[in-house]
Amino acid sequence: MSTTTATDDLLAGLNEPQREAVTHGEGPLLILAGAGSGKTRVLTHRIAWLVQTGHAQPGEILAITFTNKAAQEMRGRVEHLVGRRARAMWVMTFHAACARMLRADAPRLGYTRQFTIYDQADSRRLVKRCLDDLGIDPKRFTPRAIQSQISDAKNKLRSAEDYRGLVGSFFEQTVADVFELYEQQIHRMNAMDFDDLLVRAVNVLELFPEVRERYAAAFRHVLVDEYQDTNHAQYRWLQLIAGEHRNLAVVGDDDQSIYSFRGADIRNILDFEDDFPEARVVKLEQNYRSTQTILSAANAVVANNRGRKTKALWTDLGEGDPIRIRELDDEHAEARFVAGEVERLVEEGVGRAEIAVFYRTNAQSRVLEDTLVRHGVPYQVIGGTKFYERAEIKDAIAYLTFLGNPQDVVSFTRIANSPRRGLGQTSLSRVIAYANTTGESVWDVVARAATIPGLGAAAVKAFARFNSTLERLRERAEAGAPIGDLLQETLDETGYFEALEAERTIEAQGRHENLQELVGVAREYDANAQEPSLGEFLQQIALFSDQDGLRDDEGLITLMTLHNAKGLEYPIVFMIGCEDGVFPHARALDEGTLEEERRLCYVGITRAERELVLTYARARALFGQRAYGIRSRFIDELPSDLTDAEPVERPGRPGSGASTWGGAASRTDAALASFALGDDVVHAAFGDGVITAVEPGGIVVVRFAGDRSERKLMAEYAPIRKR
DNA sequence: TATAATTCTCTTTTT
DNA sequence: GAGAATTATA
Repeated sequence: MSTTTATDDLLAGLNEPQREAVTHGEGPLLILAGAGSGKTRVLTHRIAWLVQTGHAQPGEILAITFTNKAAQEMRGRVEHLVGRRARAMWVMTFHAACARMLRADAPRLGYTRQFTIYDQADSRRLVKRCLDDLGIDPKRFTPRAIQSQISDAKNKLRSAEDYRGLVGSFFEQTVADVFELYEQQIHRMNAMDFDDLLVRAVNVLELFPEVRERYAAAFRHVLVDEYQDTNHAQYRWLQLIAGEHRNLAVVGDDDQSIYSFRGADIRNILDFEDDFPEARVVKLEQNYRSTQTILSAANAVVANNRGRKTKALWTDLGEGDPIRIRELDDEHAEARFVAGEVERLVEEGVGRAEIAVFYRTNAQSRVLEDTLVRHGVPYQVIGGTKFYERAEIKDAIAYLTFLGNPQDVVSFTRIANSPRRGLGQTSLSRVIAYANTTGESVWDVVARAATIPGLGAAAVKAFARFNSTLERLRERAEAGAPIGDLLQETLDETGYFEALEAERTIEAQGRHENLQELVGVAREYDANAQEPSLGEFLQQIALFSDQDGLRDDEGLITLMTLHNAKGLEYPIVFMIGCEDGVFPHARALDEGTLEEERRLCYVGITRAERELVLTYARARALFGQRAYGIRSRFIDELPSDLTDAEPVERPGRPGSGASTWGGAASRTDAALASFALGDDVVHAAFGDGVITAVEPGGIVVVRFAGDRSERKLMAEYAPIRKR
């Protein structure tokens, strides 16, 4: 058997706990895997082991990851171990797996198989429309806030009805109204948002026992990566599939839980042993990635969090270099420092692909990019304005989507006047309102625009042309034209390309290139897909994420947010913007979610293999104008013997200058004692203010001069200091 | 009624 | 310093 690996070989080179996890037979398994402890290796080898030893047929394996990239990598590695049998396995993300289930079973819930997947922006537009329809002032209640409430509810598997039952405030009352209308509309449009993919999949499994039994029987072994990031809906979905046979193996690290804002519930991993009392628990603590210095630093920082499953990473790779900490004047100096260091390293023979720069927010990349361009340092950015979020790409996709789903109002409003055809807000509203009252699809209504009351002659004519173009395209789509061709024709015949060419600007040219790129993506799909279909193509695109675009390019350094860095590793890592208010983020400080920020810091530190450099700026352009910050508390949590920083007293923070393990322990008292009524203070994000009250529990009330707002802050955590 | 210009606002992280 | 929303203009 040349294409497969013998069982003995599967276990060679594994340490004891790794081996234990790989060879665990039937029943639940919890693998607590510290950063860099070889969890992917364990997962892939376990899959191979299950197959080689006859515990499972390849088709009985369901392996879940969070990103497509992780899924691809896992599939590749499994294929390497077991050969082409890997193709029968479901190795994909939660969302992709749910979407695939729903393509088959969504008709049971009143959707067609062609349902559209709305991304966050699409969904927000719909929320906005619902707000308008209900006559709610979008300034009083922002679509964004309402959307996040709805998403939150969905992640907890709460329906609009459930939500209404729990309403407490006027705001929640409003959300309940919008939620109800939103659900009604999105279903009518035959569309699902990201959260719906999970919710509806759970609905199908709960409502139709025969479907549940089918999937439970089909997937006799379920494996889940990054289990600490699962939300309640995902949890429930797993229970429905694996609750009976209990062959559920999860891998996770509670210290790397950084997605609670997206509904991830850290309790899912902390309570796994309560859900499955018979679970075998394996801890992987040996790290194969980083130097001991880097690991000790990571351990020390995260030790400040409470309620963890204790674990301590260790390595036999040796001490390594101290962590470097640099203070710079402002963000420009910071960027120049990074660029200079990269140049120096490259001169020393380090490959650019070995270097990564992490930051807290995407906005921080711009200054850095400017500087790198000026220094001639080639780079790639992961995240930021994503390819699939560019307006022209979304337009093109909306055209294709509308061809397949004539009820999709969001896509329709996107494309109706793009390129310009003289169809403005008023005409569109009229058509949509008409479709709403008659209950027909927008497509059908547009097809007989002449009969719609109140529509001007020019608009009727424009709609007629629009409609005949789309009809032609739909015929070709239904005849099974290759998607690449279909897209190219769409962009030609709708006049999209023409309009771009007429602009004669650099930007338009760039947009044209982006669209050609998309056509290329479609052609590639046509060539590679087993059974190409428009629906599957659109689904793939909808669930595509940033990390998927990551390249192992020899000549580029990589820039990304700390969140995007999870799961990756680089020999040399820079973490920039380590200032209170930036990282940890001001909002996290306000909302008391400091522990998650700290885990984010832990994730960042543990990405580094050899060298770690942390930088912070004394001042930076934040919020329009220049703001003065203070060094991140996370830097102060690093034991000083692991860094090259001279022990500097932190201004206004007695006793925390050179903190060590548990250095924050006495901070509450010290911080509180240092603030009194009437003190003038400076906040890293809000600027100057005065203390108007000191409340029990370490809370101070500060009135800020800048926006005259009054805010309650945790004295212990807020980035404030006395003037 | 559609588009251009201007004012205003808000800034986390993302499948 | 960018994006959206509102207002002014054609």
